Amino acid sequence: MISRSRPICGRDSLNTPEQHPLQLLIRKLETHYPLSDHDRQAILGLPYKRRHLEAQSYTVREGARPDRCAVLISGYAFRHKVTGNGDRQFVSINTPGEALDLQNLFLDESDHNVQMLTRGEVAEIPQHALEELVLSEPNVSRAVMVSTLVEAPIFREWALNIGRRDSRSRIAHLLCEFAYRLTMQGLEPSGDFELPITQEQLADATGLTAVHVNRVLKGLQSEGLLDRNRRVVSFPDWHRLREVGDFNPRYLHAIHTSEPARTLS
Amino acid sequence: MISRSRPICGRDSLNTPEQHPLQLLIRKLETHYPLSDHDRQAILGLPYKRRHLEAQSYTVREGARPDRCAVLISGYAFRHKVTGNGDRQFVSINTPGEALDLQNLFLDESDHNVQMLTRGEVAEIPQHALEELVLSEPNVSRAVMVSTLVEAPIFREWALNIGRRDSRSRIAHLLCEFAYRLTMQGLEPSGDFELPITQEQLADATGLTAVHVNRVLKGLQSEGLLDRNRRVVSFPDWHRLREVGDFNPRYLHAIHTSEPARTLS
DNA sequence: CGTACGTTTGATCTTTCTCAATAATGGTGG
DNA sequence: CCACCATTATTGAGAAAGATCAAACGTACG
Repeated sequence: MISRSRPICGRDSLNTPEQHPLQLLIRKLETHYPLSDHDRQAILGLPYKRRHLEAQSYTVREGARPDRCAVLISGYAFRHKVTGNGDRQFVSINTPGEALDLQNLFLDESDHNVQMLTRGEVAEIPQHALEELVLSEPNVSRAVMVSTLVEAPIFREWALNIGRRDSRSRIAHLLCEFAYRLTMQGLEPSGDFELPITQEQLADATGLTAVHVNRVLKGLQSEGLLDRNRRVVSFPDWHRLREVGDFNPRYLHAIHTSEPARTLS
Repeated sequence: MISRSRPICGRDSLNTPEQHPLQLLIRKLETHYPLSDHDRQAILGLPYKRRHLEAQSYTVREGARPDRCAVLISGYAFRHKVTGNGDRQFVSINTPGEALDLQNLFLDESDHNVQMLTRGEVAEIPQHALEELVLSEPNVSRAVMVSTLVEAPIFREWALNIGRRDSRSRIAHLLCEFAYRLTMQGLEPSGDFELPITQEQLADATGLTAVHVNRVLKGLQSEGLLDRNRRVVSFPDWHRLREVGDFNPRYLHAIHTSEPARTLS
């Protein structure tokens, strides 16, 4: 019933057991806001509990009031909402290093669900520890605030994507975002990606049906914009895919470093 | 070319010239987070410049780096993004009292546009003044963060609305949100609303076309869910409209006060 | 090896879009 | 106050994108 095969996501070399799990969080924060050594140490000092999660398991449920904040260490998660008649819409996908419920540091009840896309691990940090850190370290506070805020532009871009692009652009855009974000965080530097997502989930992310997604995917492939081999994809013509997807990464608010996405662009 | 007729939005009784403009901001902040008298005074002490804006004028442009933060005093604004081929998608509508570019306190470049829906007024606060206030008043800081963060759920709900509801529900949902938010802030307590939006704009907000919006509106009207008289609408059967729109206000994160939306629900 | 899940394909149907024309409105200038 | 103009609303007919239904095919895991 539940997939138990090889580890998914995060090249082993980048995600070895001996690395401190919160290192990934630091890397993520730093894609949006610079941190000092001191800040990094403070973050590494946070208490946390490591936890394995199966695919489909929830980390946050609509209506819940979490008392801890999970940081994704390996695997992928997705945020979604469900309509009254059961249709589901993804509103973003989370990659390793991202905090899954930071907004609940400030808001009361969760207004959406977060669920594991694949199986993986999280580091659970007690909210009070996080709050204390944020109070005592203004720079970390700022970084946390920025990394929380920086998801809103993704929701906005998704609204645009779903509302105003046709199915081909829509899917291309999603692929671009996914690839770009992984590269931005230094994950998956090889140029091909294990797409951790079924076509049905891809449909839920784009507001389409699984059947249609399948046809569009085939179309992109026959156009030479996409190579698929099982769940591993690569983009033979990144430039054109980006055009088709009408993809402009500005909304991701990545800090401009000396090391731009190497394998892309 | 540009509308110059009577003032739009905000019953005069609620928005008299003699009222301090930032009072509206305070009211908005308090719908999400409690403020003390001290906090309120601190906010009222902010420097600001009052400014009239015509309909369609921009207050924030994608790519810009604003050095001031505009608070809407009267009239409505909308956030939107545009695709490469010119299609437009609204991602939220702002009502009086709301700050239009708080996120730029934390992020570099704006990733979307904010434009006036109607003509109206804003109070422009220099960013540095806002930053100082936020540094010296932790409770105000918290309130500002909450009110910034509280827009993200709206984007998520819109993504769901656009991606997974049919045109009828979609429009009903938008109407519900608009009515609910106004009521929540104590604006428009009379039960009917001046909808400050053309059908074309309604289309851009819902990911539909103007023609289709027109037909759906007629449908809702013939079902007895909507009364239209010019731009003034009322909802003869709020309960049913809410059902049709699959509207659950949880995502608006309104504080629970002793005064729930009086004229609604 | 079989079962459950995911993918692929075909045929048909529906919603929504497009194009185009007409009718109202509200604001403007005279 | 009235006539004119630009914008917005309304309507119809036809087209298209994407949904739905149903079936067959793969493949991974147990």
